[in-house]
Amino acid sequence: MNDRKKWEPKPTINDVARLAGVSKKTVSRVINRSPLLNEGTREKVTGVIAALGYVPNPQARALALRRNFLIGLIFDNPNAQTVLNVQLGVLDAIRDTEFELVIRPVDRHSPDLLDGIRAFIEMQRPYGVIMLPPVSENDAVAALCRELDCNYVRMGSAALDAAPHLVQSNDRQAVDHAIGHLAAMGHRRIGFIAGPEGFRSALEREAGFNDAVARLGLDSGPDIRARGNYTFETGHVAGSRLLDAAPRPTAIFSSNDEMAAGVLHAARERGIAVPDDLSIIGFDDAPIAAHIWPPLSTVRWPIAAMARAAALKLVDPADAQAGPSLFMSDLIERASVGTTRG
Amino acid sequence: MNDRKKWEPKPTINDVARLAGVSKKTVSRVINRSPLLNEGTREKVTGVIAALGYVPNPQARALALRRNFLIGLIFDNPNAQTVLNVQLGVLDAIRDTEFELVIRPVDRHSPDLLDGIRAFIEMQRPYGVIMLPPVSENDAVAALCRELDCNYVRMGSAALDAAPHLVQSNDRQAVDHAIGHLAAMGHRRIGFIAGPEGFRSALEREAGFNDAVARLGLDSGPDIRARGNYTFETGHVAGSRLLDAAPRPTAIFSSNDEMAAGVLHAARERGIAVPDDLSIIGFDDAPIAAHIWPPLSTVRWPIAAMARAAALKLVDPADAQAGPSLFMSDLIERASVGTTRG
DNA sequence: TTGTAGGCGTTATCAT
DNA sequence: ATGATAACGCCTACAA
Repeated sequence: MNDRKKWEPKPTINDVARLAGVSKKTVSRVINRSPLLNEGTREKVTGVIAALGYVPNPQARALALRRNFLIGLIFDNPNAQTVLNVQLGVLDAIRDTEFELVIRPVDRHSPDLLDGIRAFIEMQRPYGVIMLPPVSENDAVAALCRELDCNYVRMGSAALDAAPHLVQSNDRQAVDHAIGHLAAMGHRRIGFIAGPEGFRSALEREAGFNDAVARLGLDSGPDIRARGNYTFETGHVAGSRLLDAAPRPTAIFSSNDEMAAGVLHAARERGIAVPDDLSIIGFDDAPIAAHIWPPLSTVRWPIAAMARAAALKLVDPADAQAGPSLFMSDLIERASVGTTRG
Repeated sequence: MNDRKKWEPKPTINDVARLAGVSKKTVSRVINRSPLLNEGTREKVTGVIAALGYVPNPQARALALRRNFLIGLIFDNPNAQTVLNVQLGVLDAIRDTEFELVIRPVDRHSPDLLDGIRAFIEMQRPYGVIMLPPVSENDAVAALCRELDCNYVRMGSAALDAAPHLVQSNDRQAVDHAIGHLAAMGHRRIGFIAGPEGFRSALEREAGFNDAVARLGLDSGPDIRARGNYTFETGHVAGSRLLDAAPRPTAIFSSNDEMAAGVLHAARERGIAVPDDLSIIGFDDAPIAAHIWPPLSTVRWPIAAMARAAALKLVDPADAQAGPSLFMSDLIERASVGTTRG
């Protein structure tokens, strides 16, 4: 495919123009798919490009266009698997294109969050940025992108933005459905571990729980509610509190899998058998869900597919206009859920 | 810090030159820290740069230098936490510089692995690339980097390359020490789960086990050896095999934490108590190690620090000459190891 | 120590 | 539909 030897310089647009007997600008038009081009000319140029193995130089394009072919991924999500899945999803969408993915972890609590993002965008002039929750829920960041004239897509679990800037999952409905599943197994007293305040996903998942409780007339009250921050440790603490209450819930829904693993940990410490004495459902379908014992029933969050869609929205203008992108989460049934007994 | 309004164009080197009353070239010399510069001139220019908030345009620099300010991270490691830790380590090293991190997952078994990397380097002309194991162990990729005149650093668990191109951990010695710890707790029959063939890290860790067995005269033979590919599932299978042997090992060392979690799973299925009836040690100190029950003793692999060092080697020429970078792994003691009984 | 002229490889403007 | 010329913002070679 590439039989040049070391350091023979790569062909430039000038070489193509000369060999094709046209001007640089015409070659440029071919590269950029200009509509006003004689078909014969186009084919001739295309042929020379192929023969030479010519590839336009992204740096030069970036300078002339004042816009880089970089997709920035802005995230502050603490979950490694989520972040990696998103990266792979984005890369899948831009495979074999001139685009590259650059990584920008941020701290959404830092006072210079906005300054950092501004510096990045002004300096690198990325083609666009994709934002992961929870930082994607920050409207100030989106406003900054608009101010800087930088294209962006936000991933989230609610209607955060207009359709061209949004890829959304339906967490609320998915949790409602999961709780319904527990109720169908006979559970009436179902504990709920919310995610951290300030996470929209946490809010949506809690809303789904509330919907189900109201709809099905399940037990309610402060004893069945706790909150964590999506980490194993906080899940452990929250689970301990719920399990030490009397009467104890027969099932617990955790707003993510890491915390659910913490609940399992708490149950084991107390000699509570899962699923015999306690059913648990998590959220995300992270790898840990399948790896703990017993394997955890969970709501699959199609984050990689969402990321792929977000990248396509950024890169393909037609795709951006194609309307809202809503991704459905579904329940994965494993071994951590059983019927109530007693 | 930045009080310009929307779309006032950013200052260029020309603006700086004009206001400072010098030529572009002089400004350029200031930017690039040229030694032959009158101190007064330098200060004057620096002052104007600060006053204007001037930042050199990376795209223009890339075009002129024929080299981008991108660090490529080439990896095919399946472990999300490892990959993310490496990313954060690299980003920590290049924070507040003009460098950016771009992500290149690859498939080391793909026939066009080299073509893909060649295309990336020729097209993007990154400042340098960092390679994670196991793809870092592929000498053909390193040779390609040299051929393309692209700086690179390999991360690995053995002396894969010359010092300027290598950041190394001492897996062999660390495993030897961990096995020694088990022996000190009275274990004589210690099972070993190797990593996948073709991983240098797997080879090194196995060598460390062999060293310890020979040194301490521990039990040996095929019944105490199994192999997995660093995933939970293969750890489960390998652990099952070891635990079904007679006599059964009183301790198992797994070449990574994921597989160790699989061993724990296998033990639980058989009613074997950990650590009472079986001690387990893993490798990596991945988050899962602290999250499973009982918390897993493991060898910490300082991968983020290694990544940081790799990035510094790439970015700072002085650092690259500073000699070999060897990182020590140490044993983290948690609750999965106990003394033998019976 | 500093400046001038020209080039890096592409796209934009405005002709023709 | 195509081309000449001038950007884009910086750096290198050479000159002063």
